[in-house]
Amino acid sequence: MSYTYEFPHPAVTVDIVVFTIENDDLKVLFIQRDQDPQEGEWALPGGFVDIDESLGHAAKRELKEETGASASFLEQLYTFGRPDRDPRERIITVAYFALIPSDQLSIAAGDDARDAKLYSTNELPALAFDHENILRIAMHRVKERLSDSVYAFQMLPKAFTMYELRRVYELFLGEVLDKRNFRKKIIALDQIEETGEKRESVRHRPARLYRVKSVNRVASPP
Amino acid sequence: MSYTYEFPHPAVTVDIVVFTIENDDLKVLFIQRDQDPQEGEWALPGGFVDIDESLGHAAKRELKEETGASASFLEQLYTFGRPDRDPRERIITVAYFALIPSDQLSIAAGDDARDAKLYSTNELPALAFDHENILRIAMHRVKERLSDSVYAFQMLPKAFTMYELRRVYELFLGEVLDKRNFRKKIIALDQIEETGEKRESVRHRPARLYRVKSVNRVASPP
DNA sequence: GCAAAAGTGTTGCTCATACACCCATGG
DNA sequence: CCATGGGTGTATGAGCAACACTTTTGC
Repeated sequence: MSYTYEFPHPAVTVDIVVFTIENDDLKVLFIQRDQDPQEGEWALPGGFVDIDESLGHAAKRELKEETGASASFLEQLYTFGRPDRDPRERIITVAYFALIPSDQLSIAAGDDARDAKLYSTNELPALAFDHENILRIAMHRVKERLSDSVYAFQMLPKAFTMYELRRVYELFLGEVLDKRNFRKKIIALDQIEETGEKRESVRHRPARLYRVKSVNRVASPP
Repeated sequence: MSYTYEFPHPAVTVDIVVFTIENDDLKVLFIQRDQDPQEGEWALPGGFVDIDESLGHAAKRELKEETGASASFLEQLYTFGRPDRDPRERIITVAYFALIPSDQLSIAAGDDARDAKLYSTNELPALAFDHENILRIAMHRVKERLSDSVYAFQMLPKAFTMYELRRVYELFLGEVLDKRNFRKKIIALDQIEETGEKRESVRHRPARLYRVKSVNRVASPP
């Protein structure tokens, strides 16, 4: 089967930057390519958009197929289209990013991927194509988002402590935040509430657990 | 001549939202379509991306070809890709927006366009495809940009008064701003300077003219 | 008892807002 | 002389940053 057009058409792909926090470290999900070009190199999960699916759908599907991960919320990041960004043919890629709690990330390399794993943002492998650039821009975008809303809870389990929430901010922003001021700011945003439970069995005073208020579960720019 | 691929490829277009201020009114540039589908309808200028040009280049080229307008600065807005957004075939469009001073806008319908003209955002024609949605999102983005930098001078001539600058904000934000506070805020941003000249021959006290400091001429997110 | 994180308030500063009057010019 | 926008300063309140000590648990 083949498809013919009167004018040349670029291929369109999606790439997804999945951020998660594991072992108190900010990590990103990559796959090891199983095919040329750049076979064996690490790259962002992604792939071709099917002709009758939406861009967001393609992003979720490719992420699932290649890594086993499910993203409930994706934000479109930017569209990269330099003519020379892929050696095969003209490929325009629509990049997305997601924040996923590590306890909801079940990773299993699939389709087109020899392997799939998380890398710390402090110890990145060499990346295929322009994916290092895409990642840089994604981190920048997340920083922006954090500064004007409670956005970080997407990376946390349903119940989380103030400390855990604060760590998300600290890892993205790359600076330490004052415990008291942080708590005040978050409470003022009025988007989370106490569960009444505490995080027990730790070798220090147990911390209160919080959850997202149900009103604030959805978010979808623009 | 025809082009054949193993898998179906979507077409990729760019669409450009050009904002300008004319007669103290916020306007957007539209073309009247000269071809099916939606012949005769008004639409955002735009068209197919050539196979070997960048997305930004395509946006500038299409804008020039269809309307005669030149944009020195474009920002990528968002990529729209619903499978049913165009009846012809699957078309994914990368939307851009530009702010252009009306004295630098020379409009002349070209290529694929029966007519090209500015419409006030208060009196929009019916628009083809999903262009009304694109426009709405573009206005939202410009509002965001205005609130954290001097961005508005892109819509003004090289020399402009505080009043003119303030009107740009007022027209986008849809509210009146305090003259004194506005001046203070803009001066604090330290991005413009007095030219030493005044806007003469007006039937009131002449206003000082300002220009953008040369350091601040460029801007290019992300 | 000690290590380790949880939890809590106050103060000063900066920034945004609200607000009213005289000035320079053209007609 | 009048209509029109140009230009100026101050006072108040909100929000943010800086800062240290006591509490609760596991080991």
